Amino acid sequence: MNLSPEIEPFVIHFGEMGSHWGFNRTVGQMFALLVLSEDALNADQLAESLDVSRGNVSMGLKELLSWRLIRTQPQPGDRKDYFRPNGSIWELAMQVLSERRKREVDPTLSVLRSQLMRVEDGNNSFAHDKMQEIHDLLELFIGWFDDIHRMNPENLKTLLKLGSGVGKVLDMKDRLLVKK
Amino acid sequence: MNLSPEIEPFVIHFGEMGSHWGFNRTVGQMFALLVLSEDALNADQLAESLDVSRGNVSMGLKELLSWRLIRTQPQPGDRKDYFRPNGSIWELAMQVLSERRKREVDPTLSVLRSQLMRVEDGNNSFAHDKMQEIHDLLELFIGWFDDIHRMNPENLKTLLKLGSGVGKVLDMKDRLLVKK
DNA sequence: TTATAATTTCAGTAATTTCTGAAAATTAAG
DNA sequence: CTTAATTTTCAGAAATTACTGAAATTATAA
Repeated sequence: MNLSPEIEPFVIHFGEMGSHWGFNRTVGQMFALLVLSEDALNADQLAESLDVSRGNVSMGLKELLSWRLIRTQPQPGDRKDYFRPNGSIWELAMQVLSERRKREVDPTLSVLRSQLMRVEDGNNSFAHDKMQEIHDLLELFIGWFDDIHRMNPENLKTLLKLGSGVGKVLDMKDRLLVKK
Repeated sequence: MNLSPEIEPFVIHFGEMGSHWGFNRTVGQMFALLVLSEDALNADQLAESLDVSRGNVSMGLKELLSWRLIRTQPQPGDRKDYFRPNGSIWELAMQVLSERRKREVDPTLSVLRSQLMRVEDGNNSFAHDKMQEIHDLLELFIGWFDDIHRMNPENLKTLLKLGSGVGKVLDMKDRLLVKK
């Protein structure tokens, strides 16, 4: 690997973490490198910097594009494709979260739905009830996430900072409303 | 695999999803099966039901215990260890989230911190700024999560249901306070 | 067109992860 | 203690996933 000591540890770490976030080591490293690079990079530069094959980079780029985490940026006077992160750190984080939701939570919900449909199964079995509980929790979560996702970043950040403080605000609201 | 058709699809699915949640197929299936089982199960029952080796089950149990997702429950008149989920669906979900935070977010933060410390690196480089941004976002997230985590489930559920509605409540609060 | 540059594909190989099953260790009863 | 039941460990095998590099494809310029 051929990276400055300033960024190498993070790029390597992100490669290792990659699997947790749903992609492999190379894809994780590519993404980290692109995020930390001021200028857009082409496939050869990525392969050279990370010391992996050209083919591997090509597959990784496809993957990152399918996650909408990067986009191409044409460079005047160069026919190569150049790639950059597709938005701010905040937007990228949001994008990872919604992509994971789509790839992990949605399929689980769909399995649960079809199981809960099956009338034959004793509808009040313990297992049925548990699946219903998981189903309801996932739906609650998805509804919340969709909702949150539409908020503008500034309000959302404020909300994050508040943390459980919202609880207090909600209490206050109730008290104020009761008094009319 | 030797399971009732009522639960088999979910157990299989949860095994496949397992890797996304940080464990392997067998561990995922074991967990799903334990959650859907009214009675506690011993290692032999798990191996038999899921059609995997005894050794594999032993390793899986260790893993689930380390995640604090299951616990043993002594059965009178049987020296075997019996296992059950360690809490309600809600508690288990919370447990997965905080364990993942500990295993995934914390190490990333620690790498970022040590990189941001290094004074030699041009402190205002593009990469430095980006790492700072990621660092700050992760800290914000962790603070929020810790905070949220301490709330009681009922309030938390209310909050989830509200979704972006909190935004409106916050606005209202401001308006009410300004008016005094 | 034709030549050249750039990218993608994919069969084969390498690396990693998971799983088995028998042996070792542990626990508890007699 | 001794014995039997239970659990854990771990070397090797199996399964899965990732990677390479050369050939095929696509895109661009001359």
